[in-house]
Amino acid sequence: MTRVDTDGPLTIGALARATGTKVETIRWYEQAGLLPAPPRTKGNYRAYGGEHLRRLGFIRKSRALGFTLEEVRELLVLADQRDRPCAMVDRIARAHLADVERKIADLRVLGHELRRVIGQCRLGTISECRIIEALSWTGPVSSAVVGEDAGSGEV
Amino acid sequence: MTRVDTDGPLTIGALARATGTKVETIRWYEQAGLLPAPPRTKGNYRAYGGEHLRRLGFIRKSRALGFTLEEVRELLVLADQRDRPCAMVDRIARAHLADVERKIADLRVLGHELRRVIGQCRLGTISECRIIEALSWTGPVSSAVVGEDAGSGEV
DNA sequence: ATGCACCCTGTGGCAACTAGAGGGTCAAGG
DNA sequence: CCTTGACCCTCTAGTTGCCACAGGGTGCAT
Repeated sequence: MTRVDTDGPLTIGALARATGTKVETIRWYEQAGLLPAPPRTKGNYRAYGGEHLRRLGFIRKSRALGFTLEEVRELLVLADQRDRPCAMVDRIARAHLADVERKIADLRVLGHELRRVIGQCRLGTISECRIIEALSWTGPVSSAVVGEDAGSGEV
Repeated sequence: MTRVDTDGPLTIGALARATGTKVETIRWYEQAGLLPAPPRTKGNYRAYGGEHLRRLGFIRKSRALGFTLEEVRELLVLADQRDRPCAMVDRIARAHLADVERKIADLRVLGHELRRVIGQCRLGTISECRIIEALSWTGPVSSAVVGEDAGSGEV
């Protein structure tokens, strides 16, 4: 499908430029087991091929879509099993979408709360400041605001 | 205005329960300079008073509204200068709101992209999977998707 | 031969905590 | 008096996803 191998081996810097990744990040992906360790030149430089370019591209695009590295790892494993059903891929993507939507909802609540608080500021002195007042102590923080770890009151 | 000091000193655990914070988190706030180090009992236990309770409450509420610790630090300093204008407080809150709104926008773009990608999945085998395909290499990752570090192409 | 850009490994740092090891303290019960 | 168990102490390391050195080695051009 894709012919990139014609370029010959890439140094880590060239790969970095080609994918818009920092060199350290590439090395870190290798260390984290996401990008396979490439062969080395006689001078011990990493020599990447088209396969690495594609794989790193996959990783970067997935990350840009907000998948965690753990999810990317799963997706990479799946992407290699080309003759198996892709229901699992669909599941991961949908779970991630749900996550994104939950975050949006949380941030919206936050935004409303902030706007409410800001709207009350009369720009007087701090002792009359409604923002400071709104932030002040009113009992255990209601988890309704954060949305994380909601529901359980156990300590 | 508020009378909480009547309860006498609190142990760190009691303070934790009262504010819905983990004990380790409280110690960490102290270490980070957000919560002043309280006096100790003869057995070297931290003994908190109403002032600490209020201050920790302020911190938790600010955090719940998504302020970073750095912002909380600024807000705390400001909250203590009760006779100065609160324009600065307003500025911090507005900046934070702008941040929240930017994050929402980014996540929305992400969500659209994900829905698009997911919508193409025919649940066949992975070799035909449109999700995997969509994630595959198409050149340097467009920063339009992420919204962070947009604009500059310098390396 | 010498400069410079690039590469190597290894370590430490960022936010904002969380979890654990390995101990000390305190109040109650037997 | 002694033990039990819940609590507290400090210190360290881990989490996620990288970024930024330090202190070297390599490759190529001049």
